[in-house]
Amino acid sequence: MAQSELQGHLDAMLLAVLQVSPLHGYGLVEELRRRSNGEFDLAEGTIYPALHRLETSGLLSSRWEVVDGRRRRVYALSTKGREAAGERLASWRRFSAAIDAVLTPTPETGR
Amino acid sequence: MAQSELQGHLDAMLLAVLQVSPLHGYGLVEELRRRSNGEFDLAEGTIYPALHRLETSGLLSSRWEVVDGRRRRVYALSTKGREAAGERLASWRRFSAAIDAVLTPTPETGR
DNA sequence: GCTTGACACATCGTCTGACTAGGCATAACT
DNA sequence: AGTTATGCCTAGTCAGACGATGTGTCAAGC
Repeated sequence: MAQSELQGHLDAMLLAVLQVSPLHGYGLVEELRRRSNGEFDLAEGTIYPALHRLETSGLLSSRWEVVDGRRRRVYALSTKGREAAGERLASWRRFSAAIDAVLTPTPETGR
Repeated sequence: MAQSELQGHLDAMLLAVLQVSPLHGYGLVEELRRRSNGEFDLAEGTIYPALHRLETSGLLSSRWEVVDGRRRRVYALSTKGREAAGERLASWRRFSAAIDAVLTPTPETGR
């Protein structure tokens, strides 16, 4: 599957989900699938690099947990990440409004 | 400037603008800027390859025009392009609704 | 005891596509 | 003559999503 166009907005979504509570990678995949009603079913090769990226840039911090002999890396927003989450949301709103404006011809202004 | 995240939706926008009437590359850049209230100010290295791509895949057709000694390549939607425009719009609606759903935590539905 | 499938993480390589940075040419204004 | 606006083009770079693949644990079924 995969529609290959999360494009740049994956970070915003990860930050948004983690705003509620810390979560591990696999859990994030499931939560994104749930919230998007199945639209986003991320491959693992998508999610883990994204999380590493966000941690490297200081927006997330992680710690290992062990549950039933299985290890998990649980990610949480840093202070910087909390700010970034807000910015990314605003950025998405602006972006999507602009696309909507282009796709929906404005009737006014002559013609 | 460029915010580097048109990401996959440029085709949809080009097709949408051309749905109104045929236009040339430079005109498309201006029209996108106008409709998006300045949000999208595309570089030429973005627009022309995109147009070539769309023409190669049969969604657009083009012809040369000469206005005041300046040549323009005017693009128009093909039949296939008209269908594609509808599909891309639907696809955008689905995509943006899904992102919105993820970014805006749904209170209901368990948990 | 072995296999299968869900859970859980990781990395490498590929491909797409936006963008940078150049180049070319004409017309109008200064 | 230089600059600005119009107009097109291509080669190269880079980010990022994705497929494939590998590791390991645990529970259930054969």
